[in-house]
Amino acid sequence: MSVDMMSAAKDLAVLGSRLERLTGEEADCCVPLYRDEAAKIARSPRFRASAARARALADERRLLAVALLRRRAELCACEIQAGLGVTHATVSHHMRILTKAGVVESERRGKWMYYRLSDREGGGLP
Amino acid sequence: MSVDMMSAAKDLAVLGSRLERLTGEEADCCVPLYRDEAAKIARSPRFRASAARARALADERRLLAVALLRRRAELCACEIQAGLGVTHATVSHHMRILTKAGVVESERRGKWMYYRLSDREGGGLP
DNA sequence: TATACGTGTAGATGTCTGTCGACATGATGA
DNA sequence: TCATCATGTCGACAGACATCTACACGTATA
Repeated sequence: MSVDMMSAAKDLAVLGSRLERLTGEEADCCVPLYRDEAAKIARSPRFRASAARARALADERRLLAVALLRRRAELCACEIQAGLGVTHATVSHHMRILTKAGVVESERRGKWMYYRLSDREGGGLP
Repeated sequence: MSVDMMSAAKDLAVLGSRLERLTGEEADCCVPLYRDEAAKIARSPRFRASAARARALADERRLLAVALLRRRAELCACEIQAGLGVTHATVSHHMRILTKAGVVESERRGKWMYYRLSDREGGGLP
């Protein structure tokens, strides 16, 4: 067992006794209770989808693109580029992330690529 | 005028003519239309608050902490530490971000620091 | 009051990601 | 078919951020 693992095991034991004092329970270790519950949540598909969506909306420019789409229903890539003030490469990068997260949908018409909010993007943000 | 600025001005002009062809309008440049609209949105307090909240929820561990708080109503720092499986320093760091974004509230009782969801955190995530 | 304890803070570090320039791709039109 | 155009993709780089260790600060308890 490495030094790191010994240190981690010790930390875990300390945390366990702390939680025992807090809850007043005599359980061998309360840590697994919280850890397992958290792990179960983290594995759920719904949580994973929420995490992906939250990560996609974390960037201010992507959030701005979504806000613009809420007002216009449909925008082509160059219009979004004009709004965000970045290169088309960056626009493509951001819209790809939003698309993969299920926030927006895209459709190609001729040379132009149009983006709109996904159906289930009803509420939430300005 | 630097090379970069000349390049940027040229890009802007290209984008403007592109948008003219798209919209069929004869405006000197359509770019300011989208840019100004986007800038107006980006300045609004509501957008800024949404951006801060989105950024706070972007990290998977913070989202997990929020999910745990939705089930327990109130958790102390060490319980969150057990759930997330990180050091207490990292927990403190994350909870500070969530607090500043208005997602959670904190209250100190003796040695223990308790966290709960902010009042207006009714819906949204699992 | 001295010690143990729970938590916040500061600095260092490794990883992630937003951004750009350059090139590739698919569509339109002469 | 070749040129032009709108957009996607790739590689590189700088800045942001998550995480840790070490230390500081308040609180409770002997």
